[in-house]
Amino acid sequence: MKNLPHKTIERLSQYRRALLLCHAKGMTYIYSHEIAKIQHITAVQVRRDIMLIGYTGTLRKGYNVKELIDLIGQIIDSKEGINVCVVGIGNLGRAITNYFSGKRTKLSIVAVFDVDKGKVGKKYHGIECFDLADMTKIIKEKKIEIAIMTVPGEDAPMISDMLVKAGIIGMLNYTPKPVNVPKEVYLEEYDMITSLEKVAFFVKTH
Amino acid sequence: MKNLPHKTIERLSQYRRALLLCHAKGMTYIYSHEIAKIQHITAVQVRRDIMLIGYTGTLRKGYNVKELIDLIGQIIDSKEGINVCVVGIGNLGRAITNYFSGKRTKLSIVAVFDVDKGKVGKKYHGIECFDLADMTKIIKEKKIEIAIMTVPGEDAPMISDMLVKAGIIGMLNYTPKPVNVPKEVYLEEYDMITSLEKVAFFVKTH
DNA sequence: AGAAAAATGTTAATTATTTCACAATGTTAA
DNA sequence: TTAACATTGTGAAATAATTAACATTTTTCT
Repeated sequence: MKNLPHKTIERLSQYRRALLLCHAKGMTYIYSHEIAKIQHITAVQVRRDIMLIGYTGTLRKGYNVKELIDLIGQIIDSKEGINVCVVGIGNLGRAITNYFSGKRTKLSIVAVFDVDKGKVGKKYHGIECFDLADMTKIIKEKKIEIAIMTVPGEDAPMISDMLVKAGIIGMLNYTPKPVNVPKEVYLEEYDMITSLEKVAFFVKTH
Repeated sequence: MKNLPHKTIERLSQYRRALLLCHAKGMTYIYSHEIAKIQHITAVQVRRDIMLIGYTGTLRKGYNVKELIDLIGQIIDSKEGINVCVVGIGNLGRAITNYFSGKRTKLSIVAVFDVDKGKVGKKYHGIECFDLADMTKIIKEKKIEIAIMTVPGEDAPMISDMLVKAGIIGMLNYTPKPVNVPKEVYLEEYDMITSLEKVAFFVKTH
């Protein structure tokens, strides 16, 4: 159970998202091939992932939706809950803040930061915006462990350094500029241009 | 040259992004280990990717930045250029539109769509917003081949179907709801919650 | 000139991920 | 009751991606 493949973790998160919708619709059982269909993958892969987390379905009935949701939660959610901040409350920052609000109990956005004094003090989806200058203090006070960076690319390296010094242990970088963090900090970077270029490449090759 | 690995395509896009910055700074040559450092990968991987596209560096001098940028462009950009639209001009749609404007010559966002009549007719970063009801017509008129969906999750399946019927051949789905498209359409899905959950999981396991 | 150093290019090995193939077994229908 | 069917669970095979190892070459230094 301890050494789950990277890809399995990603998929578990996605399975849960899909399962929550199924649960909301009143489904109590689901087959591996139904999950597979939703996620555009194979049923074998779903079964294998579920096998890896030690859950067992019912033959000919599939998996109990509620039980599977709970088990995935036990695996991928941390017990205590994690506090998250968003740095840069432009369009992307607001999109993310909006998107998360009230979605997960174990991951909470507890602060947003910006340099713009016009934004400081305002609330975004119920979350207060603080001055970037106070970031270190607030991160410590609120015990924030993960930061989502949505600032302009040119500011990313400097802000990344500030975040690391403030004690962040995980970072999600949505700026177009890769940043360097010490190896103790888990970093995930995503660039929309790369995704679009990938789509543009692969539409032409089939 | 034709069967480049998926991952290599992604990295080439990222190398180009980094190389463009280096070029802007006046660098003419770059070593594989310098690119590797920026992208948080190994120098071997960089050299292998570059080998796969058939480029050859200069021993002890590294790669010519300008030449490499151009070659990557020849590989991953389509010759004629591709028109792209953004569907849903909320925070995320605006972030993407902003982000792209004037960045690439071969990929252009030529239209944005929304249901909100208050947005229709307005311009977002120079791109006109059209009524969702006219989407099919505009996609054909403007020869749009790729769509970026940034609508609320519940609208995603219906809009995805409309896009497919309108003749889209590539789709980037940023909604939290997976959609189904025929196999001729290349689909890429990305969910920020999955990324954040992944970070949350891996910060706890090292 | 010769040796040492620092790069690239590439084959081979390794590791990670996915898929195949099929045994096991509960369910349905005749 | 029995046969046909549909589904899970999983070892083994196949495929994909990364890394190691090293030959080669240019540059620099003595």
